[in-house]
Amino acid sequence: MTLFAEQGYDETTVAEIAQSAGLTKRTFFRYFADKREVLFNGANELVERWIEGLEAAPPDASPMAAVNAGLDAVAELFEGRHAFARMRSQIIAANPELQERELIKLQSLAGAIAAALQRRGASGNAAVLAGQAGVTVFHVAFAHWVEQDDPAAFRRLMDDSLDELRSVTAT
Amino acid sequence: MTLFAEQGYDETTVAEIAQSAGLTKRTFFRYFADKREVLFNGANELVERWIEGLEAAPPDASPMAAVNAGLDAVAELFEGRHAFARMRSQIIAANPELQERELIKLQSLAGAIAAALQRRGASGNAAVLAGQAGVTVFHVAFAHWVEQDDPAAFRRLMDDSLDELRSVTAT
DNA sequence: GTCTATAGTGCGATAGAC
DNA sequence: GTCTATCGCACTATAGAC
Repeated sequence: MTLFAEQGYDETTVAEIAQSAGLTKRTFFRYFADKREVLFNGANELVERWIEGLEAAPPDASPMAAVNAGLDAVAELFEGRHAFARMRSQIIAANPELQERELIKLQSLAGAIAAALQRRGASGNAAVLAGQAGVTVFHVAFAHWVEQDDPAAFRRLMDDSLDELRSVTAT
Repeated sequence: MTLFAEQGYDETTVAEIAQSAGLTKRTFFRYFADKREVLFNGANELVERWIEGLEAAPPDASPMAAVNAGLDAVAELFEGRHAFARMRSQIIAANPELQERELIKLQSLAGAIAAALQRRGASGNAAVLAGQAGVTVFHVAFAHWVEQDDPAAFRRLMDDSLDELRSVTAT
Protein backbone atom coordinates (compact mmCIF):
# COMPACT_ATOMS: atom_id res chain seq x y z
CA MET A 1 0.00 0.00 0.00
CA THR A 2 2.79 2.42 0.92
CA LEU A 3 4.74 1.74 -2.26
CA PHE A 4 1.60 2.02 -4.37
CA ALA A 5 0.65 5.30 -2.71
CA GLU A 6 4.15 6.73 -3.12
CA GLN A 7 4.94 5.81 -6.70
CA GLY A 8 1.72 4.49 -8.18
CA TYR A 9 0.54 0.95 -8.81
CA ASP A 10 1.95 0.45 -12.30
CA GLU A 11 5.26 2.03 -11.32
CA THR A 12 5.71 -0.46 -8.47
CA THR A 13 7.11 -3.84 -9.53
CA VAL A 14 6.48 -7.10 -7.75
CA ALA A 15 10.23 -7.34 -7.17
CA GLU A 16 10.10 -4.09 -5.18
CA ILE A 17 7.15 -5.25 -3.10
CA ALA A 18 8.86 -8.53 -2.36
CA GLN A 19 12.12 -6.83 -1.45
CA SER A 20 10.49 -4.38 0.95
CA ALA A 21 8.78 -7.33 2.64
CA GLY A 22 12.06 -9.27 2.82
CA LEU A 23 10.95 -11.92 0.34
CA THR A 24 11.76 -12.98 -3.19
CA LYS A 25 9.48 -12.40 -6.11
CA ARG A 26 8.78 -16.10 -6.29
CA THR A 27 7.53 -16.17 -2.75
CA PHE A 28 5.23 -13.23 -3.42
CA PHE A 29 3.52 -15.30 -6.07
CA ARG A 30 3.19 -18.16 -3.61
CA TYR A 31 0.97 -15.92 -1.50
CA PHE A 32 -0.79 -13.90 -4.19
CA ALA A 33 -2.04 -15.30 -7.47
CA ASP A 34 -1.10 -12.07 -9.20
CA LYS A 35 0.08 -8.56 -8.43
CA ARG A 36 -3.44 -7.18 -8.03
CA GLU A 37 -4.40 -9.72 -5.44
CA VAL A 38 -2.18 -8.12 -2.82
CA LEU A 39 -4.74 -5.32 -2.49
CA PHE A 40 -7.68 -7.67 -2.03
CA ASN A 41 -6.58 -9.64 0.96
CA GLY A 42 -9.34 -8.33 3.18
CA ALA A 43 -12.05 -9.44 0.80
CA ASN A 44 -12.34 -12.86 2.42
CA GLU A 45 -12.96 -11.31 5.80
CA LEU A 46 -15.70 -9.15 4.32
CA VAL A 47 -17.41 -12.19 2.84
CA GLU A 48 -17.11 -14.18 6.05
CA ARG A 49 -18.48 -11.44 8.27
CA TRP A 50 -21.35 -10.68 5.94
CA ILE A 51 -22.33 -14.35 5.75
CA GLU A 52 -22.06 -14.77 9.51
CA GLY A 53 -24.34 -11.78 10.06
CA LEU A 54 -26.76 -13.09 7.46
CA GLU A 55 -26.90 -16.54 9.01
CA ALA A 56 -27.55 -15.08 12.44
CA ALA A 57 -30.79 -13.52 11.18
CA PRO A 58 -34.05 -15.24 12.26
CA PRO A 59 -34.81 -18.26 10.04
CA ASP A 60 -38.10 -16.74 8.91
CA ALA A 61 -36.55 -13.40 7.90
CA SER A 62 -36.94 -12.54 4.21
CA PRO A 63 -33.85 -12.78 1.96
CA MET A 64 -33.49 -9.01 1.93
CA ALA A 65 -33.87 -8.81 5.71
CA ALA A 66 -31.13 -11.41 6.10
CA VAL A 67 -28.91 -9.46 3.70
CA ASN A 68 -29.52 -6.39 5.81
CA ALA A 69 -28.50 -8.25 8.96
CA GLY A 70 -25.24 -9.00 7.16
CA LEU A 71 -24.74 -5.28 6.63
CA ASP A 72 -24.70 -4.78 10.41
CA ALA A 73 -21.74 -7.13 10.67
CA VAL A 74 -20.08 -5.36 7.74
CA ALA A 75 -20.46 -1.94 9.35
CA GLU A 76 -18.83 -3.34 12.48
CA LEU A 77 -15.97 -4.83 10.48
CA PHE A 78 -15.08 -1.47 8.99
CA GLU A 79 -15.01 0.37 12.30
CA GLY A 80 -11.62 2.03 12.72
CA ARG A 81 -10.65 1.42 9.10
CA HIS A 82 -11.90 4.59 7.50
CA ALA A 83 -8.49 6.08 6.71
CA PHE A 84 -7.18 2.78 5.38
CA ALA A 85 -10.27 2.26 3.25
CA ARG A 86 -9.97 5.73 1.77
CA MET A 87 -6.32 5.24 0.84
CA ARG A 88 -7.02 1.89 -0.75
CA SER A 89 -9.98 3.33 -2.67
CA GLN A 90 -7.79 6.03 -4.13
CA ILE A 91 -5.24 3.53 -5.39
CA ILE A 92 -7.95 1.41 -6.94
CA ALA A 93 -9.76 4.39 -8.46
CA ALA A 94 -6.56 5.33 -10.30
CA ASN A 95 -6.22 1.98 -12.04
CA PRO A 96 -8.72 0.23 -14.32
CA GLU A 97 -7.08 -3.17 -13.72
CA LEU A 98 -7.72 -2.84 -10.01
CA GLN A 99 -11.27 -1.68 -10.58
CA GLU A 100 -11.85 -4.85 -12.55
CA ARG A 101 -10.55 -6.95 -9.72
CA GLU A 102 -12.68 -5.07 -7.22
CA LEU A 103 -15.77 -5.72 -9.28
CA ILE A 104 -15.06 -9.42 -9.56
CA LYS A 105 -14.55 -9.58 -5.82
CA LEU A 106 -17.88 -7.85 -5.28
CA GLN A 107 -19.42 -10.25 -7.75
CA SER A 108 -18.10 -13.26 -5.89
CA LEU A 109 -19.36 -11.68 -2.69
CA ALA A 110 -22.81 -11.43 -4.27
CA GLY A 111 -22.49 -15.09 -5.26
CA ALA A 112 -21.56 -16.13 -1.73
CA ILE A 113 -24.53 -14.23 -0.35
CA ALA A 114 -26.83 -15.84 -2.87
CA ALA A 115 -25.55 -19.29 -1.91
CA ALA A 116 -26.09 -18.53 1.79
CA LEU A 117 -29.62 -17.33 1.06
CA GLN A 118 -30.38 -20.53 -0.82
CA ARG A 119 -29.16 -22.56 2.14
CA ARG A 120 -31.78 -20.65 4.13
CA GLY A 121 -34.45 -21.78 1.69
CA ALA A 122 -34.68 -18.85 -0.73
CA SER A 123 -35.36 -19.62 -4.40
CA GLY A 124 -32.43 -19.38 -6.79
CA ASN A 125 -33.59 -16.22 -8.48
CA ALA A 126 -34.56 -14.45 -5.27
CA ALA A 127 -31.21 -15.37 -3.74
CA VAL A 128 -29.23 -14.04 -6.72
CA LEU A 129 -31.22 -10.82 -6.93
CA ALA A 130 -31.14 -10.15 -3.18
CA GLY A 131 -27.38 -10.81 -3.17
CA GLN A 132 -26.88 -8.37 -6.02
CA ALA A 133 -29.10 -5.78 -4.41
CA GLY A 134 -27.21 -6.08 -1.14
CA VAL A 135 -23.84 -5.69 -2.81
CA THR A 136 -25.09 -2.69 -4.77
CA VAL A 137 -26.29 -1.08 -1.55
CA PHE A 138 -22.94 -1.79 0.06
CA HIS A 139 -20.96 -0.53 -2.91
CA VAL A 140 -22.85 2.75 -3.18
CA ALA A 141 -22.66 3.36 0.57
CA PHE A 142 -18.97 2.49 0.65
CA ALA A 143 -18.20 5.00 -2.09
CA HIS A 144 -20.02 7.71 -0.11
CA TRP A 145 -18.32 6.65 3.10
CA VAL A 146 -14.76 7.05 1.83
CA GLU A 147 -15.65 10.36 0.21
CA GLN A 148 -16.97 12.01 3.36
CA ASP A 149 -15.33 12.58 6.72
CA ASP A 150 -17.46 10.84 9.33
CA PRO A 151 -15.99 7.36 10.05
CA ALA A 152 -19.07 6.39 12.04
CA ALA A 153 -21.58 7.08 9.27
CA PHE A 154 -21.25 3.78 7.41
CA ARG A 155 -24.33 2.01 8.75
CA ARG A 156 -26.47 5.08 8.20
CA LEU A 157 -25.18 5.47 4.65
CA MET A 158 -26.11 1.85 3.95
CA ASP A 159 -29.60 2.44 5.30
CA ASP A 160 -29.99 5.46 3.06
CA SER A 161 -28.77 3.49 0.08
CA LEU A 162 -31.15 0.60 0.79
CA ASP A 163 -34.11 2.93 1.28
CA GLU A 164 -33.43 4.57 -2.01
CA LEU A 165 -33.02 1.29 -3.87
CA ARG A 166 -36.42 0.30 -2.49
CA SER A 167 -38.14 3.44 -3.63
CA VAL A 168 -36.48 3.33 -7.04
CA THR A 169 -37.45 -0.26 -7.83
CA ALA A 170 -40.98 0.00 -6.44
CA THR A 171 -43.61 0.19 -9.19
CA MET B 1 -13.98 -16.23 -31.49
CA THR B 2 -13.24 -19.25 -33.69
CA LEU B 3 -9.69 -19.58 -32.42
CA PHE B 4 -10.80 -19.14 -28.82
CA ALA B 5 -13.53 -21.75 -29.23
CA GLU B 6 -11.15 -24.22 -30.88
CA GLN B 7 -8.12 -23.99 -28.63
CA GLY B 8 -9.17 -21.92 -25.65
CA TYR B 9 -8.54 -18.28 -24.80
CA ASP B 10 -5.24 -18.66 -22.95
CA GLU B 11 -3.87 -21.03 -25.56
CA THR B 12 -4.50 -18.51 -28.33
CA THR B 13 -1.78 -15.89 -28.69
CA VAL B 14 -2.28 -12.41 -30.02
CA ALA B 15 0.19 -13.26 -32.77
CA GLU B 16 -2.12 -16.07 -33.93
CA ILE B 17 -5.18 -13.84 -33.91
CA ALA B 18 -3.34 -11.17 -35.84
CA GLN B 19 -2.02 -13.66 -38.35
CA SER B 20 -5.42 -15.20 -39.01
CA ALA B 21 -6.75 -11.68 -39.63
CA GLY B 22 -3.85 -10.88 -41.96
CA LEU B 23 -2.30 -8.36 -39.59
CA THR B 24 0.69 -8.11 -37.30
CA LYS B 25 0.58 -8.22 -33.52
CA ARG B 26 1.41 -4.52 -33.37
CA THR B 27 -1.60 -3.61 -35.47
CA PHE B 28 -3.87 -5.74 -33.31
CA PHE B 29 -2.87 -3.58 -30.38
CA ARG B 30 -3.71 -0.49 -32.36
CA TYR B 31 -7.32 -1.64 -32.47
CA PHE B 32 -7.60 -3.31 -29.09
CA ALA B 33 -6.08 -1.98 -25.90
CA ASP B 34 -5.46 -5.55 -24.76
CA LYS B 35 -6.18 -9.11 -25.77
CA ARG B 36 -9.42 -9.31 -23.78
CA GLU B 37 -10.90 -6.32 -25.49
CA VAL B 38 -11.34 -8.20 -28.76
CA LEU B 39 -14.29 -10.03 -27.19
CA PHE B 40 -16.00 -6.86 -26.00
CA ASN B 41 -16.35 -4.99 -29.24
CA GLY B 42 -20.12 -5.14 -29.20
CA ALA B 43 -20.36 -3.53 -25.78
CA ASN B 44 -20.52 -0.03 -27.23
CA GLU B 45 -23.50 -0.95 -29.34
CA LEU B 46 -25.27 -2.34 -26.30
CA VAL B 47 -24.71 0.89 -24.40
CA GLU B 48 -25.84 3.05 -27.31
CA ARG B 49 -29.02 1.10 -27.94
CA TRP B 50 -29.96 0.98 -24.29
CA ILE B 51 -29.45 4.73 -23.92
CA GLU B 52 -31.41 5.45 -27.11
CA GLY B 53 -34.33 3.38 -25.86
CA LEU B 54 -34.12 5.05 -22.46
CA GLU B 55 -34.11 8.53 -23.96
CA ALA B 56 -37.13 7.72 -26.11
CA ALA B 57 -39.23 7.09 -22.98
CA PRO B 58 -41.76 9.80 -22.02
CA PRO B 59 -40.06 12.64 -20.12
CA ASP B 60 -42.24 12.07 -17.08
CA ALA B 61 -41.52 8.35 -16.87
CA SER B 62 -39.82 7.24 -13.64
CA PRO B 63 -36.12 6.30 -13.77
CA MET B 64 -36.94 2.61 -13.58
CA ALA B 65 -39.60 2.94 -16.32
CA ALA B 66 -37.03 4.62 -18.55
CA VAL B 67 -34.53 1.86 -17.82
CA ASN B 68 -37.18 -0.65 -18.77
CA ALA B 69 -37.78 1.15 -22.08
CA GLY B 70 -34.07 0.69 -22.72
CA LEU B 71 -34.50 -3.04 -22.22
CA ASP B 72 -36.92 -3.11 -25.16
CA ALA B 73 -34.20 -1.75 -27.40
CA VAL B 74 -31.73 -4.24 -25.95
CA ALA B 75 -34.03 -7.20 -26.62
CA GLU B 76 -34.30 -6.02 -30.23
CA LEU B 77 -30.53 -5.68 -30.53
CA PHE B 78 -29.98 -9.30 -29.56
CA GLU B 79 -32.48 -10.70 -32.03
CA GLY B 80 -30.77 -13.23 -34.25
CA ARG B 81 -27.68 -13.34 -32.05
CA HIS B 82 -28.60 -16.16 -29.71
CA ALA B 83 -26.05 -18.68 -31.02
CA PHE B 84 -23.30 -16.07 -31.08
CA ALA B 85 -24.13 -14.89 -27.57
CA ARG B 86 -24.06 -18.43 -26.25
CA MET B 87 -20.67 -19.17 -27.81
CA ARG B 88 -19.22 -15.96 -26.44
CA SER B 89 -20.67 -16.66 -23.00
CA GLN B 90 -19.00 -20.05 -22.90
CA ILE B 91 -15.61 -18.58 -23.72
CA ILE B 92 -16.02 -15.93 -21.05
CA ALA B 93 -17.33 -18.39 -18.46
CA ALA B 94 -14.16 -20.44 -18.85
CA ASN B 95 -11.83 -17.56 -18.02
CA PRO B 96 -11.74 -15.39 -14.89
CA GLU B 97 -9.87 -12.59 -16.69
CA LEU B 98 -12.68 -12.32 -19.18
CA GLN B 99 -15.31 -12.40 -16.47
CA GLU B 100 -13.57 -9.44 -14.89
CA ARG B 101 -13.69 -7.54 -18.12
CA GLU B 102 -17.35 -8.39 -18.59
CA LEU B 103 -18.15 -7.06 -15.15
CA ILE B 104 -16.30 -3.82 -15.76
CA LYS B 105 -18.17 -3.39 -19.02
CA LEU B 106 -21.46 -3.95 -17.25
CA GLN B 107 -20.37 -1.47 -14.62
CA SER B 108 -19.60 1.18 -17.21
CA LEU B 109 -22.96 0.40 -18.80
CA ALA B 110 -24.61 1.04 -15.45
CA GLY B 111 -22.69 4.30 -15.23
CA ALA B 112 -23.82 5.39 -18.69
CA ILE B 113 -27.42 4.63 -17.78
CA ALA B 114 -27.10 6.58 -14.55
CA ALA B 115 -25.71 9.56 -16.46
CA ALA B 116 -28.56 9.40 -18.95
CA LEU B 117 -31.08 9.25 -16.11
CA GLN B 118 -29.53 12.29 -14.50
CA ARG B 119 -29.84 14.17 -17.78
CA ARG B 120 -33.54 13.37 -17.58
CA GLY B 121 -33.69 14.98 -14.14
CA ALA B 122 -33.27 12.01 -11.79
CA SER B 123 -31.31 12.55 -8.57
CA GLY B 124 -27.77 11.19 -8.44
CA ASN B 125 -28.56 8.36 -6.08
CA ALA B 126 -31.75 7.34 -7.82
CA ALA B 127 -29.93 7.36 -11.15
CA VAL B 128 -27.08 5.19 -9.89
CA LEU B 129 -29.37 2.71 -8.18
CA ALA B 130 -31.79 2.45 -11.11
CA GLY B 131 -28.84 1.95 -13.46
CA GLN B 132 -27.45 -0.81 -11.27
CA ALA B 133 -30.85 -2.43 -10.91
CA GLY B 134 -31.35 -2.38 -14.68
CA VAL B 135 -27.98 -3.94 -15.37
CA THR B 136 -28.60 -6.62 -12.75
CA VAL B 137 -31.93 -7.44 -14.37
CA PHE B 138 -30.24 -7.60 -17.77
CA HIS B 139 -27.36 -9.72 -16.52
CA VAL B 140 -29.57 -12.28 -14.80
CA ALA B 141 -31.89 -12.51 -17.79
CA PHE B 142 -28.97 -12.78 -20.21
CA ALA B 143 -27.51 -15.70 -18.27
CA HIS B 144 -30.86 -17.50 -18.44
CA TRP B 145 -31.26 -16.65 -22.11
CA VAL B 146 -28.00 -18.25 -23.23
CA GLU B 147 -28.67 -21.30 -21.09
CA GLN B 148 -32.05 -22.12 -22.60
CA ASP B 149 -33.06 -22.80 -26.18
CA ASP B 150 -35.67 -20.20 -27.12
CA PRO B 151 -33.98 -17.29 -28.92
CA ALA B 152 -37.17 -15.21 -28.71
CA ALA B 153 -37.52 -15.43 -24.93
CA PHE B 154 -35.15 -12.60 -24.02
CA ARG B 155 -37.68 -9.85 -23.36
CA ARG B 156 -39.85 -12.18 -21.30
CA LEU B 157 -36.85 -13.31 -19.25
CA MET B 158 -36.00 -9.69 -18.54
CA ASP B 159 -39.57 -9.06 -17.40
CA ASP B 160 -39.39 -12.05 -15.08
CA SER B 161 -36.10 -10.85 -13.69
CA LEU B 162 -37.41 -7.34 -13.09
CA ASP B 163 -40.58 -8.62 -11.43
CA GLU B 164 -38.55 -10.72 -9.09
CA LEU B 165 -36.15 -7.94 -8.23
CA ARG B 166 -39.18 -5.82 -7.33
CA SER B 167 -40.69 -8.42 -5.06
CA VAL B 168 -37.34 -9.16 -3.41
CA THR B 169 -36.52 -5.56 -2.58
CA ALA B 170 -40.03 -4.60 -1.49
CA THR B 171 -40.34 -4.26 2.28
C1' DG C 1 15.05 -21.12 -7.87
C1' DT C 2 15.67 -20.84 -12.89
C1' DC C 3 14.05 -20.40 -17.40
C1' DT C 4 10.80 -19.10 -20.86
C1' DA C 5 6.59 -17.58 -23.32
C1' DT C 6 3.75 -13.92 -24.04
C1' DA C 7 1.27 -9.54 -23.16
C1' DG C 8 1.89 -5.07 -23.98
C1' DT C 9 4.69 -0.54 -25.16
C1' DG C 10 7.68 2.98 -27.53
C1' DC C 11 9.66 4.54 -31.48
C1' DG C 12 10.65 4.87 -36.09
C1' DA C 13 10.05 3.45 -41.06
C1' DT C 14 7.02 2.80 -44.84
C1' DA C 15 3.22 3.19 -47.85
C1' DG C 16 -0.97 4.83 -49.60
C1' DA C 17 -5.08 8.36 -49.68
C1' DC C 18 -6.46 12.81 -50.31
C1' DG D 1 2.35 18.09 -47.75
C1' DT D 2 -0.36 15.98 -44.35
C1' DC D 3 -2.83 12.30 -42.37
C1' DT D 4 -3.62 7.63 -41.33
C1' DA D 5 -2.81 2.62 -41.29
C1' DT D 6 0.40 -0.91 -41.01
C1' DC D 7 4.63 -2.95 -39.89
C1' DG D 8 9.25 -4.13 -37.70
C1' DC D 9 12.00 -4.26 -33.90
C1' DA D 10 13.70 -3.83 -29.39
C1' DC D 11 12.35 -3.95 -24.76
C1' DT D 12 10.06 -4.78 -20.02
C1' DA D 13 7.16 -7.08 -16.68
C1' DT D 14 4.13 -10.67 -15.69
C1' DA D 15 3.18 -15.18 -14.95
C1' DG D 16 3.65 -19.91 -15.40
C1' DA D 17 6.33 -24.23 -16.38
C1' DC D 18 9.87 -27.00 -14.97
